[in-house]
Amino acid sequence: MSSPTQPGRHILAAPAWPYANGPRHIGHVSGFALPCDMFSRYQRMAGNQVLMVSGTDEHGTPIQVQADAEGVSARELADRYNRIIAEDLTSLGMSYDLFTRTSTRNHYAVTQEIFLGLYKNGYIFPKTTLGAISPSTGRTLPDRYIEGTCPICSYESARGDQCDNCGNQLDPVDLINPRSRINGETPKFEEEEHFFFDLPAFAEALGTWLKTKAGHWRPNVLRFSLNLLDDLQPRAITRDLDWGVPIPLDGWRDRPDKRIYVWFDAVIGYLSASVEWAKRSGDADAWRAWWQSPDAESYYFMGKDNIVFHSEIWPAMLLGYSGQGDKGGTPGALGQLNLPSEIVSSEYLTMEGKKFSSSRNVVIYVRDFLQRYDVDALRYYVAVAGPENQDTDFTWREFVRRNNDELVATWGNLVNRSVSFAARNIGSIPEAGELTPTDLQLLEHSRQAFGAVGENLSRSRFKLAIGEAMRTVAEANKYISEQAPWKLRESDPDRMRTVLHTALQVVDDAKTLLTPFLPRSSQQVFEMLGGSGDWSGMPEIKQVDEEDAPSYPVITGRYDGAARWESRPIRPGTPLDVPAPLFTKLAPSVADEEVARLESGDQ
RNA sequence: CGCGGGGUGGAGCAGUUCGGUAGCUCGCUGGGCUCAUAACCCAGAGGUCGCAGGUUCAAAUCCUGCCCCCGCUACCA
Repeated sequence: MSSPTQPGRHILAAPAWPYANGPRHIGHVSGFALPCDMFSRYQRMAGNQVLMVSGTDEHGTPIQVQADAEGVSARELADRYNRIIAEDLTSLGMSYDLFTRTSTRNHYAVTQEIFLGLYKNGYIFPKTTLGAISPSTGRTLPDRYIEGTCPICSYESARGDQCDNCGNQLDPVDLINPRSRINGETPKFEEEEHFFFDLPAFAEALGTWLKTKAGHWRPNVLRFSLNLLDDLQPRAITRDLDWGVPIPLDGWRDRPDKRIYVWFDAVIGYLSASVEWAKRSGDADAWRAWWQSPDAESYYFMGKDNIVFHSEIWPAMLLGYSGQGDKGGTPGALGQLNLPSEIVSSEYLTMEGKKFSSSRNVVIYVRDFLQRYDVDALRYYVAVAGPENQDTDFTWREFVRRNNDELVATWGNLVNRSVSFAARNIGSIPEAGELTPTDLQLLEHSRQAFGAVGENLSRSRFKLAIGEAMRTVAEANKYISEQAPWKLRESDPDRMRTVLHTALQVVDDAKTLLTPFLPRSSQQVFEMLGGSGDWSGMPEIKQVDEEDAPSYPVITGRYDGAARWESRPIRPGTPLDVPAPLFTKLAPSVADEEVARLESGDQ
């Protein structure tokens, strides 16, 4: 598909939007953020045109409730956590082209445009429903904030949407003695007019589309999604709330008490952020190459609880806006929009055997983690032991072990032993003499690894990918031990130079293979072997403005560094210094200290 | 209740589509090496593949039933 005039495929990398109600912990980022960054860094190195956009999801009742509890406005709360989350993600090295937020004017405009397009095509309709209202605030009280006695089994703490005891689906109106979980007051049930999204009108189109994905998507995502098609219901897309995107219809636009439901506007973020990125890049139409070109691709990364929004609801919205549901229609002003190419969902990370929970201190926040440990140590752990196909447990003991026995001992040590030996005995990258079959075989395996690791990365099979890369590293360690260049110093200096040249070539290859996973240390190895400038770029936070609106921070960056997905010949004669270690070995006591910290609640 | 995912040597995982001597990374034990952050290399021990039935010459893999964990559903990805 790529040609000299067409530099690579257009790939949209879309990691889920973190909800702006607190700092990120490592469970969050192991699901949506880091896998997407590894995928994106690889795709850029492979010569593709990657657009990676996301932002904080800031609307909805939970933000409002938390703001009320803290005595601040919803916007103040969102501002605070938007900045904190942006800092968390930047320090992880997340290579966003743009990380923005849902409270921008641009996002409001794009959300309203999608709403209108769906409305005009007949996929949004008004309906009167009986809704629960909090008497003290006048706002919608979502089902999950209501509890009462179950009318079926008499369980006293049944939730508005379901009884945890007997498992039956409930309607909050049916609860006996309903009360608000927020402040205990009795909700009022009132007739309210709301807009609904006609999800059933897309059952057929979604089914046709999903069936084309068989064999490509992870089976858990596909099976789950196909199954949902049997029971699609119209879904409310407005709420009684003042914090959110206004409804763009006459008679509704100026109402202070009606807003678009947060789930509807949040998924539109992928599109609005692409539009914002294009505006900031100077070409307002630049986003279209990723959303409208028939051969553009899009990959969405999220935790398993979010599958339904990405495999069902967002595709239905895109179909409806493009005029492709049961009711037909015409594309809206933005034009026809592409459906996702792939939904990559990860399972959950648990912490020392328990579910992450900030209130119970079962948590380690990204910023605290990175204050004490290397970002690449975390990225390595997530790649090699993350919840890719099943729930996995993060334990401090395992983290220390993976860091010491794998990252430090295998990769860090290969770099250290080869570069320092060459630096001490030669002072520069040596020329190779005649290569033996052993040398040639090692170099050939290293070159072949680019195919295997790249193939696995492009399919989001991170464990296999990093395992394959580390195999190359282990092979190089074995090669050095067998060739024993330290024995050749006196007896055969020419052979020693050839061995070191070969080893350093594989070190250079391995640093390229590991770049998507470990960009920080790969940059360091790049410089160790004589490189200068950016290898694989890092993100930064910039303050930006919108017309007539407050400025806000975004993550952006230049990721057009020297890194390419290929083996490149090292340059003999390049001066070498004895390097500082790439990674830090952790004392075994670290695991005990961290567990003690968890138990004491002192982060 | 339902739908989906998972349960494989001490730890973490792959293998299950299309049945055929149970594999990887690490730990452990023993040996070797010494360039390297006591790192590196070699060898070995260790598993009736959640449980119970069934099909088959043969089952981790297919069928039936059951148990446990997780998500959909909580401050939560």
